Order: sequence, then C-alpha cells, then structure tokens
Amino acid sequence: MHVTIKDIAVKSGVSMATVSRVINKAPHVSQKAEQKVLKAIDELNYIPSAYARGLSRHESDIIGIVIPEITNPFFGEIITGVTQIADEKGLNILIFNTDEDAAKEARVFQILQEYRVRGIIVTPVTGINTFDKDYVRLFEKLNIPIVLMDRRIKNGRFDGVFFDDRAALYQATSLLLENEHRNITILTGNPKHVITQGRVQGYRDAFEAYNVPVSEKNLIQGKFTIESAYEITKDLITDKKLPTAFVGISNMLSMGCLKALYEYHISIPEDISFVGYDKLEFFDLLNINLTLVEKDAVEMGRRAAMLMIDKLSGKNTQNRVVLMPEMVIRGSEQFPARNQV
Amino acid sequence: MHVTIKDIAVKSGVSMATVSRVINKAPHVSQKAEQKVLKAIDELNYIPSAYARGLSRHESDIIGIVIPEITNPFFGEIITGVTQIADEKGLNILIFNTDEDAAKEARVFQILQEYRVRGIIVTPVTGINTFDKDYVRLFEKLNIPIVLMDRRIKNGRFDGVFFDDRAALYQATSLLLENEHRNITILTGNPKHVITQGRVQGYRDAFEAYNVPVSEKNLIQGKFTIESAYEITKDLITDKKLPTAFVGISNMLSMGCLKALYEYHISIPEDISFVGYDKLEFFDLLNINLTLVEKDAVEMGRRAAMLMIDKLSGKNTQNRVVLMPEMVIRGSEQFPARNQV
DNA sequence: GTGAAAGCGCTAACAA
DNA sequence: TTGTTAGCGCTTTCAC
Repeated sequence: MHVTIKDIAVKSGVSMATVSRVINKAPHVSQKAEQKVLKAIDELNYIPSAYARGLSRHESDIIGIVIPEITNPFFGEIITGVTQIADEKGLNILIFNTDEDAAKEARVFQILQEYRVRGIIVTPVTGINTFDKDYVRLFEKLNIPIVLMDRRIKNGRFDGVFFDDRAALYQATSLLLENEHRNITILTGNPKHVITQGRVQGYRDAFEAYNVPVSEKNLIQGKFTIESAYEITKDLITDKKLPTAFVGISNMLSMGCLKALYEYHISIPEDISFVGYDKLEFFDLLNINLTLVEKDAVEMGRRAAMLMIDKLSGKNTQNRVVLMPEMVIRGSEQFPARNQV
Repeated sequence: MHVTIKDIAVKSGVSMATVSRVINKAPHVSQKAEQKVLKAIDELNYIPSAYARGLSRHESDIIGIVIPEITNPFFGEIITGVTQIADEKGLNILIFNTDEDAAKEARVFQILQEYRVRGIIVTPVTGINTFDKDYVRLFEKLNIPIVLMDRRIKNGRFDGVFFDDRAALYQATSLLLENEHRNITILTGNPKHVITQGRVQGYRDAFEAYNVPVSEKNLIQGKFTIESAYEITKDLITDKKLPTAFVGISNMLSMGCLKALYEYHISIPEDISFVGYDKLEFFDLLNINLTLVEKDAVEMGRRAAMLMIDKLSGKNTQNRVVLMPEMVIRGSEQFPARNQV
C-alpha cells in the first residue's frame, strides 16, 4: 500500500531499526547510514505512519483542545495562545469545536481518548447539563489530564485557567456607580450557570459596596448570544424601559446590546452609558470610546498550555490560574449628558 | 497499559473478533453476545485505540482542514460548514491553523499525511511562495485528494470552491461608477498574488465597461490586514488625498479602512462612499448602512466538504465550484452629499 | 554502531 | 453466529 520503513531499509541497505533511529533522530547512527536513509526517504517519498508509531510507543505527542464556538474570535485567540506554547514544546494539537452542544462534546472526548492524547484543554459547553452529575462524571471518567479554560465546572475539581469574572464585573459596575448611575441593567445568562454566577455576583457586590440596593428587574435573563442581547435591548427600547447604563458581561452580549442601541440612534454616552466585559477587535471601530474590562485571550491559551505541560511532566505547580482582566476607561461610562431616554 | 479488546473478550467470554464486530456495529452478532460485550466495555471503561484500528484498516475516516487565520470569523464559519457535512457522513475532521506561515503549512501537511487522512481541505497561505514552483510541488506531492477553498494556486490544477472575486469587485465598482464616482481607491495586496488579481481585475473591468480610465494612483498596495488598511487610509486622510469612494476587497481591509475614517470623523456616505467585499457580523453594528458584496462562508465550507466527499467516493462530479457573492445595497455607495474632504 | 525479533491492539479473511 | 490467526508498520529491547 504505502511505502514503509521496510522499503527504506531495503533500499538503503540498513536494518529497520536504523531507519527508525534516523527518523526519530536517535543517537548511535553513523553519518553514512544516516545519509543513505535520508536519501531513500526522499526518493521514495516516505511518510511514517502515525498509527504504527502510536501503537508502538504507548503515548502520543498530541494535546486536544476543545472549544465551544469556533466563530468567536475570543476562542480563535485562545487557540493561537495554546499553539504558541505547543509549538515550542513540539506537541501537536488537535482542535475540536463543540458548538455548545453537550452531545458533540462527549463525542469529541471519546475521539480524543481513542487517539490517546496526552491531555485535553477544554472550555466546556454551557448547557444546563453543567449541573448534571452525569456531566461531571463525563469529565471524571476521562483519566487523562484536563485543563479547563474560562469556564469552571460546578462541583468538579478540575485545574484550569480562568478570568476573575467577579472582579471584572465588580470593577465595571463600581465605575458606573461612581459615575452616579443607579439604574444599571445587566443582561445575564441562565442564573444556574457558573459562567453567569461570578459575573452577577460581581455586579451585586459592587452595589453592596456602594450601599445601593439592587433592583432585580435590572437583571435580565437571556442567552449568551448576539441575537438574544439584541432582542432584549430592543424590547427595552420600545417599551421605554431603558436604564441609564448597561454593563455587558461578554463580548457577544455587548455586541447585541450595542447593535440595538445603534439601530435606534441611541448614543453613548450622550443618551446612555455602557461598560463592557471582554473586547472585540471590532469595538475599536466604533466612533465611541468604549470603556471595557478586557481579557487577554491569547494569554489564557498560553497559560492553559503551560499548565498542561506542567501536569504532563509531573511538576507540582499551581493548578489554578486566575487572570485579572484589565479595565480600560475610555469615557462611555459617563453619566448621560442628555435626559434619560 | 490500557484496557484492550482482549480484556473485553476475556471478561465477556467471547472472542476478540466478536468484540471487534460489536464495536464496529458489524452484522452477524447475536443479541446475547452483544449485550455481554457492551456490558464489559462499560464496566472496564474500554476505549478502542485509534492507532491499532488505523493500522489494521488501511485508511482513516479523517479529513484535514487547514486554514490560515483562526481568529478571522470568515474561517470559523467555513469550519462550521465543513463540520456540518462531515458530521452527516460520519467523518472526523482535524483542524489546523497555519497563521499564514508557509513553513507551518508544510509541517501541517506532513502531519496530516502521517495520519493518513482521506483528504485535505485547505485555504493556502498567501506568501510570496504561492508563485514558487516548489510551493506548487508541495501540493502535487501530496497524493491524497485536495480541495482548495477561497484561494486558487497559480499554475496548479487543483479542485476547489471559490468565490467569483472578479465578479464581486466588478459589481461593487460598477455600482460606484453608476453613482457618478470616478475617483475610487482600492486597497490591494501583493499584485502577484492570485487572491489580489481577480479582485483588481474586476475593478479594472468595471472602469473599462464604463469607459473610464483607471487612475493607477488609486490602486494602493498593502497587506491583507486591518493594520495595513488602517495605516494607508490614515495617510490618505492626513495627506488630504482621499478619493470620493473606497472599495474594500476583504473584510479585514474594509475594517481597517473604516476604522481610520471613523477615527477622523469622516462620515459615510456624507463625506465619502464605501462599498465592501465580504461582511463581518460586526458591520451590522455600525450606524451606517454599508453596501456590501457578501460571501457565504458557511456555504463555502459545506460545498468544499461535499466536493471532497464526491472525490473520495470516486464520483465524477464538477471539480470546481464557483460561488457568487451577493451584493446587498444599503446606501453607502451614494455620492457624498458634502464636498469632497 | 547495527540488526533481529517480539510485540503494540486491532481487523479481516478464513474456518468452523 | 463465532473463533483463530496472520498481518498492519513501527519501536524497542537485547545481542552482537
């Protein structure tokens, strides 16, 4: 079928063992033998079989990376970060997209295990399943190193790299409160999800710190999508229920919210204020100076890869990394100059 | 080391062959045997080895997908499209990012071949190498099916799915000409690259159709990045050399150009007109009605996967798919109301 | 420095 | 319907 190591051995007049040594840059090979082998490999266009190699060795040099939303640049940047470190260490990475689909995630884990990957770096889907005992078991059954990114798993003790979401929203909300805002709407996701909880907590903590009671109607539950945020904001506009400020808790939510405001020609910060969590390159393009608490996704990817490598080499290092997002104040937090809409 | 098929055979009291049949859902297995095997698999937490399987069978069920820029949502959408079809057909996909780096691309091809993938769907990097004989040879040496996406390879005869870039720019430019524009700047990439050529040709063809001579100074060469377009546009602004209209030839170039215009408070279409090629979800967000010639990236991914599957099954179908982008007119093409800046 | 040979875990005839 | 067995292409002792 394919050219094999045996063909190379015959053609170059050495044994299979020697060919193997050359391929793997192992020591104890004479210059002469090496030359002959390399020549044969080139002439016969030999490509080693990853399967045969994988079967012989008992482990691969692959780490899997599983993300939920490939079209979100946030995850693209994470992949960039992971790749940087993996390249340095000579590890291959296998990228999988789950589309926020728990069934797909389970399938991906199965495949990754079949490929005997060294470890899996994963941002879990945010299904309701996150709470399911079964869901946690899915992770626990994986007896390979796992590094979580960005989203914790409730009730599960897994290492990972996270942003301090609570602190981020605390900062964002505090800034608004400091700017005299009292009516601040926050679009949230399912309150049961870990991904929502920390952020909402930060929001609440800020109010508490300022001794201002939280108005529950300002916490509006939707999904973590542009569309959801867009629809909700539009409803607020048409129902004339706009607050004096929004805090966006994810790049996609911010985007949906801003989209609706733009559509109705509601200016920031003249008509309403806005502070977002997480950036998008696109935000630069707006003719408003958006105040954002920014996450460094590339750095998250890098740290996740480093953590994984430490785990693989058995190093007893810190196993939970918490990254601090950085607030960049640009003016959109200022109290609306015009009357409230 | 790991639990193997043999362990399952012993535990369930059947032969390895029967276990193998169960795993592969092959026929001729009694209900009883199947039950026993399934039970053992579950209890022992058995995960088949992809390596052993791959070595025995002589082919994998994997197709590789290689893209140059993982943080560009355009490619994220392509992946979504490919995945949709691959899932239907039970094919696994391996995603690789080359970062527009030719060396990385070569490495990725090697890995993919080592994994004996059935085929590779790839958007080649746009290095100067695209012209290199050696570069084309890299593809020709791959003796597995290749499907190109979005970028042709000059001098190479490879199947693929492409957008009609020439037609897209012809439409965009014609629309501007029809709106009385004569001074239309187009930011291009390296003129030698296939990716640039079709688009510039469309631009020129439109001028010719309108019997208007092209002013060469309106073709400005840069890179296919936001930064490049941003800098060039900024220079045009500060040098007071703005045209009456821009045509953007990629989503990233449009973005960079728009960013500079925004920064200098140059409004569209009051001060300058703009027609772009390819959209970004983000463009929706602008408070301008951007006229765009839009590509359907998800569809491109789907078509590429279908083409690959046809090739794999030896079907004698069309081997080059050309997708027509759709122009959506929203008003930004109109001749500037205010005087030229 | 080099080679022989025994696996690695599975599939696919072929027998039964 | 089920089992036996010979590979698949490589790595890795262990001799030499």
